[in-house]
Amino acid sequence: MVLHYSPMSQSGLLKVDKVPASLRQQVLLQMRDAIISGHLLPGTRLIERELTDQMGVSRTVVREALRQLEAEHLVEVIPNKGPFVRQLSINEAEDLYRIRAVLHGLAARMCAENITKKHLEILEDALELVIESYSNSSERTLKAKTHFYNALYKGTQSDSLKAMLETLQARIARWRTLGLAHPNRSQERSKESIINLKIIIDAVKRKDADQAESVMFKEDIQAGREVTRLLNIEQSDQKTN
Amino acid sequence: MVLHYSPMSQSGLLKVDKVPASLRQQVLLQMRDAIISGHLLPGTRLIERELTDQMGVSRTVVREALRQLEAEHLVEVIPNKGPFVRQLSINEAEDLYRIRAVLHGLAARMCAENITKKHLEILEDALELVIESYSNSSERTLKAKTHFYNALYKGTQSDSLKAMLETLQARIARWRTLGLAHPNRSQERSKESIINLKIIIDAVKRKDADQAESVMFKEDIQAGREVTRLLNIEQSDQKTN
DNA sequence: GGAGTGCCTCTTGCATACAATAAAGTAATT
DNA sequence: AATTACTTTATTGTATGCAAGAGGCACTCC
Repeated sequence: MVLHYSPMSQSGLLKVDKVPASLRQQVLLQMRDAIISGHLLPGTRLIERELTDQMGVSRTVVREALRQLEAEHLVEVIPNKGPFVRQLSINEAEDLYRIRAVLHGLAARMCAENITKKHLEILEDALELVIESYSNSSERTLKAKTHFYNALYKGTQSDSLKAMLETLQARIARWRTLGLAHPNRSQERSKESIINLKIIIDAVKRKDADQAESVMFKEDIQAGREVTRLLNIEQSDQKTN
Repeated sequence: MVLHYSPMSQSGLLKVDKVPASLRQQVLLQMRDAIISGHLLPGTRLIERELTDQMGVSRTVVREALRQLEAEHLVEVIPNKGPFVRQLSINEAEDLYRIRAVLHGLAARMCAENITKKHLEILEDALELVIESYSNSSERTLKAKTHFYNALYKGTQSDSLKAMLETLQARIARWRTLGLAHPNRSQERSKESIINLKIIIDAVKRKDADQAESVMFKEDIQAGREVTRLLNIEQSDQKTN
């Protein structure tokens, strides 16, 4: 199970299997994924013993992963009580969408400034996938959009911004699925969204940083509005039940 | 050392001392502080054994704190080698200052929208302290400005934004001290900075969100420029040595 | 019957012990 | 003298063990 980087691999030949990440890393990824994907629902209590049994690792490893997820705001640890999958209020969702809007605006701007030919192509391909996905399941749309955003982040050439946006997206992942899968989702939004993304890419291509930023910002604000609209419907539905 | 909340304390009598934070929390705070304040310089290797000895706690506690600091991007952990205080490139500094600019812009806007009378007063007092501090040491200025920013964050009424900005500030703390303490620091910047902050508060008071945001943004961009200017001087100085 | 009290169990908080890796030094061979 | 293989040591990665806190349950006492 132990792998080494071959010292002769400068040529790219003789590449070795990726070294398996440390247990901690694997556990971290797995748990983060379980939260993002909704396999672990918000509010769920995370009992260390159960996690260790399930994953076959020691408590140490699990606990360290939990600390990291806590710092990412994906889990909340109540002293002497333990960790829970973090549950967010509507207010928090609104705030996070606003934050995402300004950061995405900056990302679009930096893309326009810095993007390379190669990354632009990837971004354009990603847009195609998004457009296709809209006629498919909302799950596919979510994936395609995520892929598009990631391409955008890469294009900024800023690891800091990329990392920040990734953790931010993780935090609002549950709402993003809601926004795309909700039965009351507005059809208008979908069309609008695609148009916006097209404009953004066009602006990036023309190196029009101002437009890229402002349209990306607007797109996100509208996405946020849509989600809060749906959340409010949810809530009033629950009251009438 | 074990404390209980008295069941008879409805009256507020018999209040009990605040329970001391968990060891982990204490260690986390202490280490974060050591990094932010520069007591632990960037690039320093953090050997777990040394940390445990120094703080008189077990490795478990130290390691969990390190994981959290890793998630905050304050330390970098090299697999099988261990943690180091993260060292940032000039490019990264520029990116982080741009990110801070848009987030501070949003913060100023949200302050204008949401601030309460009480918080506004705190903010105004904080500005006074900043103005006074400029005739004092750069250390005091840093503290006063940090205090001002914290008041701003409180005023937004958004815990998410507040938390994000606080960790961001921690990341650039080293450069902030540089920006304020550098012998080549421009005098103009100091004056400009104060003027900007005054305008921002005024805008917040008038609930002029647009102006609050744009001036705050501009202020931060200029602060960023100043720091990168100084960093470049540093670098060319080192080359000529 | 109900409020309170003590006990019991489950879980976390913290510490220690053991295994694996990396790096540096050392000796042996050419 | 240089290179290689081996040994040693310092440090991280992982597992386990022990103590302390929280919550539930039954029992007691009124």
